[in-house]
Amino acid sequence: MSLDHAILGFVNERARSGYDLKKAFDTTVAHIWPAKQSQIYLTLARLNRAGLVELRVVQQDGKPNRKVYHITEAGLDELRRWLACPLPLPPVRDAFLVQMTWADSTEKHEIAGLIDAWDTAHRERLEECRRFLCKLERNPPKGRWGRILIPLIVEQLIMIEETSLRWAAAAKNSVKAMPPSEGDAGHQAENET
Amino acid sequence: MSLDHAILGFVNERARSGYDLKKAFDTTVAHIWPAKQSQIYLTLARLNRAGLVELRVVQQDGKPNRKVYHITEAGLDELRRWLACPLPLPPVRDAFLVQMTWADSTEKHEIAGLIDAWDTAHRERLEECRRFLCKLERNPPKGRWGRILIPLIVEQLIMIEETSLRWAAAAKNSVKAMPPSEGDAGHQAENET
DNA sequence: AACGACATGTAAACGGTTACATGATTGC
DNA sequence: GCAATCATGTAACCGTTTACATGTCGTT
Repeated sequence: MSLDHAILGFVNERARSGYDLKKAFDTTVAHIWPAKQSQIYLTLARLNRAGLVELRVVQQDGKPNRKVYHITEAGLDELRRWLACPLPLPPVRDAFLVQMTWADSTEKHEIAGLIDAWDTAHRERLEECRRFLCKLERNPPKGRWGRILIPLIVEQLIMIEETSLRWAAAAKNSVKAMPPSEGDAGHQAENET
Repeated sequence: MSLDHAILGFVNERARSGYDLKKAFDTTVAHIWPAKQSQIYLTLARLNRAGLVELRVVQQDGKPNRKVYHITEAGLDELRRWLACPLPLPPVRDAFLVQMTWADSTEKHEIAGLIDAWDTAHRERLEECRRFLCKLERNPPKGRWGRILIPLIVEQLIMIEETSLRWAAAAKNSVKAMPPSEGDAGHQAENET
């Protein structure tokens, strides 16, 4: 239940509403733990029932009232406890690799197409990460550890995206070196006269 | 719904029972798409209702009867259709990186501990992948594409694990270079006199 | 008049995990 | 006697996604 702890971390930084949290997620940890608005509200309600956060309603005029959540003693304890224990690695579950596994049921040009699409998707993700790293450099996170670890996290994402792109290049070559499938006539031609 | 298509791929290779499929998953695609026994049976029943697979019951004596599933025309069409269309990248969702994000709520030795544990977990995963690659070399997958793409898939996993280990080494150094947290006395000593 | 920002939620569905249930045969 | 292999399933739960619902204010 990491969403719980991601939220506890945010409300520990400072008291926030569900709306604030959604924005905080989208602008910071969306790369490593995306969260939908609905799930944030649901989780906030559950954390409140569990006594890990408390809320006070802030009246506003012209705007809807805000429910501002702050962390409790119990919540901080729970956050610290969680922060101290190593978690199992998340399982790899990548449909693209499943598609590669069953490539014998398709044709060469379609395999090449899948790899191309995968490559451009990762290229876009890499650019996103690089943009985010620049943003971090322009206004660095506060906190002794945050200032060094948060950029490090993004660098990990970048390293992995770069690895994915290197792999895609190798895979493209391997596919290009293979003779075309039977049903493939007219598709493999694009690059040769 | 990639489990559906992973299963369609397997029953397209050859007719299999739920029990066979579980073994096939565990010995081949478990690295890229793990599946529990219960979910395989559930999915098989659904694929059957949808007309993508059919079954015949194979009587056995001394052993429980087998329900052997084979792919239908519609199933093969669906598999081929799926194999032709690029899928969105799976979202990254790594609790360890969330822990790094909130490192300011812990102490130095605990951060170091988390990174160490993460490092050894990835080291084990890397070894697993390498063992699997050796197994593939000793008896290579059949199929024009399988023979080259399945080892390539495992090489991707290996490359990414190696990248993770390089990152862990860098992260350990960054953490070591930082002064200890207040509550940290007596923990940071292990390596210096 | 339409759209985006502000702000809160609910309901249904989906994919996956955990745990339970049964029962014969084979090998240590 | 106990565990593993063979073989099938169900039920409850959990985290996530998608879609729906409401309403004001300020800007274009």
